[in-house]
Amino acid sequence: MQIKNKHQINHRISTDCVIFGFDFNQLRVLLIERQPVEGVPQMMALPGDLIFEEENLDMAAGRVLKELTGLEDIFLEQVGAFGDPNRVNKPNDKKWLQAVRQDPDARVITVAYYTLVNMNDYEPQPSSFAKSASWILVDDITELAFDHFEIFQSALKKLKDKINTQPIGFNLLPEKFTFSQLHKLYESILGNELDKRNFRRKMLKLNIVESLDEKQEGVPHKPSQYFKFNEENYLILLDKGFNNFGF
Amino acid sequence: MQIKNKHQINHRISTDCVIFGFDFNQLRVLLIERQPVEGVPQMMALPGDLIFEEENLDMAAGRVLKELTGLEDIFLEQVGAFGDPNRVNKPNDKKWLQAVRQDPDARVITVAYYTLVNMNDYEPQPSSFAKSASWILVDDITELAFDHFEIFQSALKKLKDKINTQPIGFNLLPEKFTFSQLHKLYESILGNELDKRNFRRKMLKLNIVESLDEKQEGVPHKPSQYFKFNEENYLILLDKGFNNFGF
DNA sequence: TGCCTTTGTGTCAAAAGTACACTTTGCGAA
DNA sequence: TTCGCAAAGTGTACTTTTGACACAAAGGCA
Repeated sequence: MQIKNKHQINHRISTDCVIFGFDFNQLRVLLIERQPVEGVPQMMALPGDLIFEEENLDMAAGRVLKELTGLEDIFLEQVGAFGDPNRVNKPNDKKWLQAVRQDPDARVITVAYYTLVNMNDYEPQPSSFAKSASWILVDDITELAFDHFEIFQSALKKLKDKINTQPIGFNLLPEKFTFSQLHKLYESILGNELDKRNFRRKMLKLNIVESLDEKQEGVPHKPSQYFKFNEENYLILLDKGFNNFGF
Repeated sequence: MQIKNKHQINHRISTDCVIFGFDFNQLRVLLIERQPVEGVPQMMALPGDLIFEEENLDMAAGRVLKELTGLEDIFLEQVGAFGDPNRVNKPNDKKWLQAVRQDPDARVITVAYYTLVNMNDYEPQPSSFAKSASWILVDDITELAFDHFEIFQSALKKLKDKINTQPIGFNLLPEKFTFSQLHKLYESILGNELDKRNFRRKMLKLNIVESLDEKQEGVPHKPSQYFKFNEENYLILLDKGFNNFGF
């Protein structure tokens, strides 16, 4: 193929995933360490990979998620496309690409996705694109490789917006959970405190959680009732969302 | 450059724009007719173009918008990336690409944007990528080239969501406008009726419109007061948005 | 038995939402 | 000149939602 004019430029497409998890106390993101390269300080990055020829974008993101976590068929939502020509401008990122990629100067556009998973369902696996993976507290993420910090921030903002229009938690919590855990989850996504009684009242009105006949055991305080999501109502609400500017 | 493995596939990146306008009565989208090709029935499409090497994604979308409408420096928001390998599967789309593109089988990923413009500010220009352009009623759009219909639907959904969290109208209406026009605008975006008195009350409480000392003239009914946006408050609200699930 | 920790619950006042109908203004036609 | 038409503009009563706030109950442990 011949490059005839400036329209005819080709690009690589990659996908990066912001995988959120919840440890019952704080929100975390699954980050990887890139393959080590001599002379390049280690830096954390979002898991991601170039997409294959026969894949669509969603499939590529699903593959990255599966390879890293083993999880399949779960909620994955697009954050957007990121693709500055100067996306790779940190010297260490350049060095890393030169060591690892065959065509280190090729322009790359990445399509980012985010997802919410239950941290306890599996152990992160090292994979073809990651030396190791670990759950990092959202509040501790200050710098990432390439433009991944910007992507992470967009994903977090999307998650915060989502909480106002859709139920959240189904994928982040185990099957049975306590109201405090749900409460904590909302607080850690939003980053501020929520009144306990008001939270409970609002949540119950949504009709998506229901009480089980089971209590916590062995805790040195009043044991909490367990709850589960009512999947049917949850899905209905996911679908129609809840408006409230209110027209 | 050599293609060594399936990761190394290159793609074309294009951008497509969903340009919304408002004719004081209904919502419209600026669509183009593709360059005519012998044997391919005309079909409308979103304006768009392949991106240039030195451009980032936002710049490319801005360029398409400017070339078509002359408008610059206005709100453009990303809808997302679309890129099925089978994106181009209608026979007429294939024929068209074969006639027009040098490499008609190259896989194309498109990054879509939407924007809101005041229809009266300019005349759409034919341009390098469009034989002609015209404003089509949102309700009349039933079929578009490639996957543009899907893109259009995503953009419209984004616009509807936006209306619940941010003020809308600044770019869609002229500098002075009547309350009914604003009201109609909201109704045509949302696709349903809104109570006149309640709409006015809510809108006024936002504090983003203010009454001018000027009335409509020459209308065969009670003349309407003109209003304008209070740009300062509008921008503040744009920035912080309004939540209302209410945590 | 007393202490510590977390759960779980109710009320009241303020704000917001919803539903609803009649008067006003200006033009134009009879 | 007056009558009719069409759209503008305005208020109220009722219901629902929000937001602020404090204390008793349960269970482990020392």
